[in-house]
Amino acid sequence: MDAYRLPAKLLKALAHPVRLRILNALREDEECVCHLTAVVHHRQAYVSQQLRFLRQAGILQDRKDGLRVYYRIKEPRVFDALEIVNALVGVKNEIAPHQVVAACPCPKCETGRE
Amino acid sequence: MDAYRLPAKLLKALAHPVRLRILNALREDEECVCHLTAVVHHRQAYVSQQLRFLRQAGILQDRKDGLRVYYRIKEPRVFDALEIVNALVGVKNEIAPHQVVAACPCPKCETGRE
DNA sequence: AAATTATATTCACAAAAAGGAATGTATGGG
DNA sequence: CCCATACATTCCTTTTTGTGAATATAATTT
Repeated sequence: MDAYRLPAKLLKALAHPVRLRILNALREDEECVCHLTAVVHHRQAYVSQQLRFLRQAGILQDRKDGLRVYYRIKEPRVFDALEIVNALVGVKNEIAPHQVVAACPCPKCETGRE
Repeated sequence: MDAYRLPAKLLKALAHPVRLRILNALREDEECVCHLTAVVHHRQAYVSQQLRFLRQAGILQDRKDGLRVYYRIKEPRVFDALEIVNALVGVKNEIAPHQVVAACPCPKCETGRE
């Protein structure tokens, strides 16, 4: 009977400023935790918590490569939903093309600095 | 800087099973609180609370007519977002065409019973 | 004006989420 | 094997949300 429980759960996973920020950083490509930590300006442990939340909600997927863990969008359709929501509240999320972050030692940021 | 606060707030308003249920009951037309109360199987006071939540989030709009208050969707685009979310979690919300409810004394249900 | 009906609000408490701090784990390098 | 690095988890506290119960308000009828 309760066909509203699952969508509500997914929506709750999205209903958080930091998690939205993380998702936006993952729009175009996967990123390592290290990079996301630098981008959202929060402690690594905190970012890990939010990543787990998004992963458990089925929105993200992770991939291990050596020391680093790369997160990527598992369900790109969330962005379609988010765009509607953004339009509704009159917000425009610009898609930044992999912001190179000084505080991030990951390969992607390294090559960006060279 | 925080372009994520507003969308997060709207998403939070949607991230609740009962509120989703209410919204679905309002897909095609406005309904009185009395009717919504009967449809979602909750006490009237509780439904009023959720209605206020949705109204304050800018999703619903109300109209007073005598003793009754009719609620209607103010932002139909939420359904576009919700449909994507539903598809994502594999749920299909059937649109019931104004379910006539025995417990509801509103004009719309009255004429339905005649 | 009193009673009735439809809806809203307020209070109180339980439950859950948010967020901080400390610590654990795993991989890779010396 | 020890250490450093990248990430995850656990514990704890604060804040927010959920929900029930009681009560208030406002229009309508008698």
